Amino acid sequence: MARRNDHSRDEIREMALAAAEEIVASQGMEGLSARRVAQTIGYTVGTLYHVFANLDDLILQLNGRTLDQLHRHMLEGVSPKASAYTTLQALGDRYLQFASEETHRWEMVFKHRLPEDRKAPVWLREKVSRTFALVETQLKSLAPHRQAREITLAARALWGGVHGICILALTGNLGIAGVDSVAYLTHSLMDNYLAGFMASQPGGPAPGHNTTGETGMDDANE
Amino acid sequence: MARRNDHSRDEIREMALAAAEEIVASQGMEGLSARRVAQTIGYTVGTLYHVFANLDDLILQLNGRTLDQLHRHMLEGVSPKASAYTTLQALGDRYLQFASEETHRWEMVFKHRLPEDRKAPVWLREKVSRTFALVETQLKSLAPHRQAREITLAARALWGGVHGICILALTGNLGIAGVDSVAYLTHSLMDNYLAGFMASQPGGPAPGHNTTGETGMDDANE
DNA sequence: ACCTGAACACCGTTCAAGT
DNA sequence: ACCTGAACACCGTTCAAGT
Repeated sequence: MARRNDHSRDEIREMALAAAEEIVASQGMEGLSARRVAQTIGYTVGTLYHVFANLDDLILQLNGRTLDQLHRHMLEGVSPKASAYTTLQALGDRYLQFASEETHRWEMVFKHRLPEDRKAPVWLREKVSRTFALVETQLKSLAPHRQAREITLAARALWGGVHGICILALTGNLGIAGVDSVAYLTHSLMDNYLAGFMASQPGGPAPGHNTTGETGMDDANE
Repeated sequence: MARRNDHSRDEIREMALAAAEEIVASQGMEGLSARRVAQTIGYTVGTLYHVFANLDDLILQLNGRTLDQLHRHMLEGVSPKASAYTTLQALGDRYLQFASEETHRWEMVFKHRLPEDRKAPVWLREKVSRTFALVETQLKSLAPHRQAREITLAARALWGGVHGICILALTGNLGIAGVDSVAYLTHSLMDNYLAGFMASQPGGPAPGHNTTGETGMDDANE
């Protein structure tokens, strides 16, 4: 047939990504195949391989888009006037909200594996760490006396934790159902972690004692 | 050929599971296929379908084995004389150790999806919750004044958190390498979470109202 | 230059037919 | 009764050949 110049290379690329996005969103990553994408956009499989190196390449692009949307979604949840503590909770809530609304696409970001330990490209890993940077910023203003290294590690521990609750819950491995229950768990994790983080001595691995029993997080802004 | 009665049904089943285990351990779940398992044990694909309902069935059995081994591995790390706090740390370390040594098999437990929201069988979900029960027991002895419901939720939040750090780290999404770094993060999470959990008032800021008056929670302790 | 269509080496799953 | 082998409907990927 050779439907020449019906669409430019970039247009085909865009159509393919949009089609793949739709397929994953509605049927999960198991429903995604090169042939199905090609069929959806009205081209042959061969054409897809002129635009993408292979299916993994297409998936990486897709995951990049998803991470962009996740990042935007999280940013939309923070207001500049809010305290660091409130902002952290909001970030957690928005993360959970995105994960529960866009479960299939969010899942693919963390489930997709490159063959034989080929690692993800830098531009994609940067989109992931951008999310952690959001948390780091808030932790820094919450605990200005802490060293940069401690902040970085705390952000990873805290956000890894939130991620773990989300993924176990959304895949049915926590024995709970409903976003509210998951939100209760992420709040519990964040509240208690932050309480411990604020009370403990900088640099010391030992958990400190909080004799008041009141965490008093709310007035710890900027 | 019809190599009748070379092996019993149970023997074939065992051989198939062992072969599949080996394949997943060395090449990850992407390397697993019915045809490859059949070839490894010297039978035809058809035979596999006389012993397992389908490939998902085989994978579920495999995941059951992995969860058994994980549970055993965690139990081996606790000594009855140790404090609840020490025991919790040990459980976390053993969990991480198993995940980092048996990454492919551990990953498959949480990555495998049944088609179209068919949910995992009860016997498998029980193997998962058994792990949480281990954590619950220690949390209970650490905070005897807490209600059973709080303990249950805390165990899920804490263990979900540990799981999240492990999975992000082992899939290269935390930007760190080496088991030691991951251990530092899980320790940080557990230390700070437990510190916050111990210091805060029981029955804290729980969202969600119960208008029915029916708590449905088993406060019948023992 | 752009796109096709057929080919290759794989899949999961089924089932009539052989021993 | 037990197992095979071929079949069906799919895969990802490549590439000579058409327009």
